[in-house]
Amino acid sequence: MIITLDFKSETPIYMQLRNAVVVAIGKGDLKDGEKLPTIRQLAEELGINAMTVNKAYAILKNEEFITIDRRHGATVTRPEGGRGEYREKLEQELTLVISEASLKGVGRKEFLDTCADIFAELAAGQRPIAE
Amino acid sequence: MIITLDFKSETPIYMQLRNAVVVAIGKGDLKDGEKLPTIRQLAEELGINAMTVNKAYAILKNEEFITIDRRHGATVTRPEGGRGEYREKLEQELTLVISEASLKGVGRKEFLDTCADIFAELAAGQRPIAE
DNA sequence: TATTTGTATTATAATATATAATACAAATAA
DNA sequence: TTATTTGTATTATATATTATAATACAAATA
Repeated sequence: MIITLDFKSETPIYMQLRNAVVVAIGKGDLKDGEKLPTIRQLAEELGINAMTVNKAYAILKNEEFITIDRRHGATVTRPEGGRGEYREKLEQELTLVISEASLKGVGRKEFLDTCADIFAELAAGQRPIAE
Repeated sequence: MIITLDFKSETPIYMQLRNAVVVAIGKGDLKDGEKLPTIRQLAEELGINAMTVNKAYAILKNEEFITIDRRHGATVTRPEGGRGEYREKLEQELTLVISEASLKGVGRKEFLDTCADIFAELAAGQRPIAE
């Protein structure tokens, strides 16, 4: 798993790691059922403390993006519940992002096209690549 | 200006305030050229420290969402530059949001429709209301 | 039995956040 | 002029967050 951390960022490391895993699943770099590295392995690989990785894993587990079994480590899963709460959070988040975008000169069409492009990019990663 | 803060939130107060102003401009509750309350006024109104308001204003000023003139206070403005850097930031942000949405079961069509709805809602606030 | 796992605890340090009390020059109003 | 208000800056203090470090433990595995 290729994860790059920005130690100068104001985003905490554990949150960067959590975000990177979510995007990796979204992009298909991590498939459903696939195992993630153990906490200690990933900590060593990234050069950070194990408890920082643990915090990221705990969040992902709570969000149902992964399940954690002792000895088997963490496994990618499809979240089941909590769609209603998520929709509310999503709309608030999008209202902020779209307000910013509008003011920065990114109009409706450009924004929607960008979203569509990203969806296409993510969908491409979910399919096996034709060879 | 009606701003509600959540003191239990993990989002810092100064960032909540910054976000609220951006959304208020996006929604048209704050028009271009309109004056914001003075730092001390807003601090008292919200029951928070003046330096916390100052920090939010400083960020908004740096992002060109407002200009600050001594004595005239803060004024809403249209940001001019920095579109290229912003686009890059936007795409990273959207990749994360869309990854999350996909995994949470919010598909392409639902997502794009939601965005379109929010754009429509914001655009409505930019027009004078027919009476 | 020995090792590895996730998890938990405790301690420490650095940074971020928020408040408080001032102070200052510039602009405004009296 | 004088007095007030403005944004801005500084200093101090307290709390919370973040990250690391060193352990420890039960459960699972080899």
